[in-house]
Amino acid sequence: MNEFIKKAEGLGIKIPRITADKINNAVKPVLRKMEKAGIRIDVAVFKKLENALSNDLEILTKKIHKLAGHDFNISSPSQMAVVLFEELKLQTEGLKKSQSGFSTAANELKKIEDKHKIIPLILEYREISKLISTYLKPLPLLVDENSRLHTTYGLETSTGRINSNEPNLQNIPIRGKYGEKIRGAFVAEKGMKLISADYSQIELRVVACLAQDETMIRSFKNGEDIHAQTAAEIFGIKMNEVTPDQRRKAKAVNFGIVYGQTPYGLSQALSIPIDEAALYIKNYFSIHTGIAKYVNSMIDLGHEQGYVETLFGTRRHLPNLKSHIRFMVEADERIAINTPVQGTAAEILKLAMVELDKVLSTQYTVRSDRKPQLLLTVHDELVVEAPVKQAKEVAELVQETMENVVTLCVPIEVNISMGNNWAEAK
DNA sequence: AACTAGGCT
DNA sequence: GTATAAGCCTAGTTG
Repeated sequence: MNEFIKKAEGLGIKIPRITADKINNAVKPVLRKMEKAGIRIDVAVFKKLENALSNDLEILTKKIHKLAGHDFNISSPSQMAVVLFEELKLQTEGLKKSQSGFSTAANELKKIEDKHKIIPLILEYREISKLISTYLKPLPLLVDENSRLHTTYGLETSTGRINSNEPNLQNIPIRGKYGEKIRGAFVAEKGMKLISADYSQIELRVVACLAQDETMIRSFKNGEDIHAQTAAEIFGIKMNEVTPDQRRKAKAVNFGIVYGQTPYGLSQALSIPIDEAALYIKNYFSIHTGIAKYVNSMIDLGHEQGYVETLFGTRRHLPNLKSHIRFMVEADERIAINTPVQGTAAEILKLAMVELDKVLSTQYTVRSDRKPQLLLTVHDELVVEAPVKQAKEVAELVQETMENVVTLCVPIEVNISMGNNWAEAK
C-alpha cells in the first residue's frame, strides 16, 4: 500500500497508485511526441506584425528622444534612469530601487505615468520592443518545412512543473494590445482544429483539499464564483452585493494566499494602503481557518523535515530554513506553502497528459498526420490538434479525461474551446 | 556573466 | 533596518 494513497484518502482524494517518479517516466515519451509534432504558425502574419510594430517603434523612438531633448538608448535602463530622474527630474519618491539606482520597471513608471508625457511612450516602446525581439523576429526563423515550431520540454524543475525552451512555447503573449494577434498566429493545420482545455482554478481546488478548508470546499462543491464568494467574506457582505472592484481585490487575495503573500505584497499588487491589505488577509484567515492551519503546518513541517512534498511525493528541500538571514528563511517558508500546491497541480496535469495520450493513440489509430494529438502543455492548459470532423468528440474526450484523472475532494472543472487558431480556442 | 526588464501560468 | 508573491525563459545592455 502506497503511503501517498493513504494520505490522499485522509483528504478525501482518490489518486492512482503511482508516485511522482513514475509519473515523470510516463510523461516523458508523451513530451517527446509533442516536441516532434510541433505547432504551426502563420509566418505571414508574424512578418506583417513585425513590420507594423517596427514602424511604430521608430516613431516612438523619435518622440521619446525629442521629449528627452537628446538621443539615447531607450533599451538601456541606466540611460533611461538618467534621463527620467536626473535630467527631467521626475519624482523618485515611492519608487523602488534596483541595485544601481532607481528602477525604471513598468510597475514603477506607472506610478508616475501622468507626471510626464514621456512615460506612456516609454511603456508602449517597451511593450512593442519585447514583442518584436522575443517573439515576432525569432520564432519564424525556427519553423520547419511545414511552418511548425518545435519546442523542448523539460521536467527538471523544482516544483514538478514542465518547462519549455528553445523556443519557450509557455509564454506566448495573450494580453495587451497585440497579445491576441500573436497568439492568433498559432494555427491549426488545414482540415484540423485546435482544442484548448484548461483546468479551472486547479491550484485553489488543490489547496482547498490539502488544507481541508471547509468554507472553500463548500464553495467549490456548490459551483459558486469563488472570487465573489471570497469578496463577500472579506468585506462582510452578501454575495449579490459584491462590486466588480471588490471581486478584483478578492481575486488577488486568493491568488496571493498560495504564495504566502504578505500585507505589503498585497498592497503593492492592488495599489492600496498596507493596513487595508492587512485587514483583507486577516479577514480571510479568520474565515478560512483550514487555509490558515495549512500555511502554518507547512512552515512547521518544512522546519522539522528540511523539506516538503507534493501529493505524489515530489520532494523540495528547503536549506534556507536554517539560514540566519531572515528574508532567506521567509523565502523558503513561502516555498514550503506554495510547492505542494503548485507541484500537486502539475502532477495532476502530467497524469492527464499520460492518460490522454493513451486514449487518443488507442482510439484513433489512423496512420497519418491527420490524427488527434497533443501539441502543447502550459501548466494548467493542454492544446490538442484534431481533424475538423472529429474535433467535437475529441474535445469531449479531452475534457472527460482531464476532469477524472484524479478525484479531488471538490469537483475538477475543465474549460474547453476550439478554433482555427490558439486565440479562437480560448 | 550580472543586471534589468518583461512575456506566460 | 531590510525586504516583502510561486515557477519558468529570453533579450538587451554593461563591463
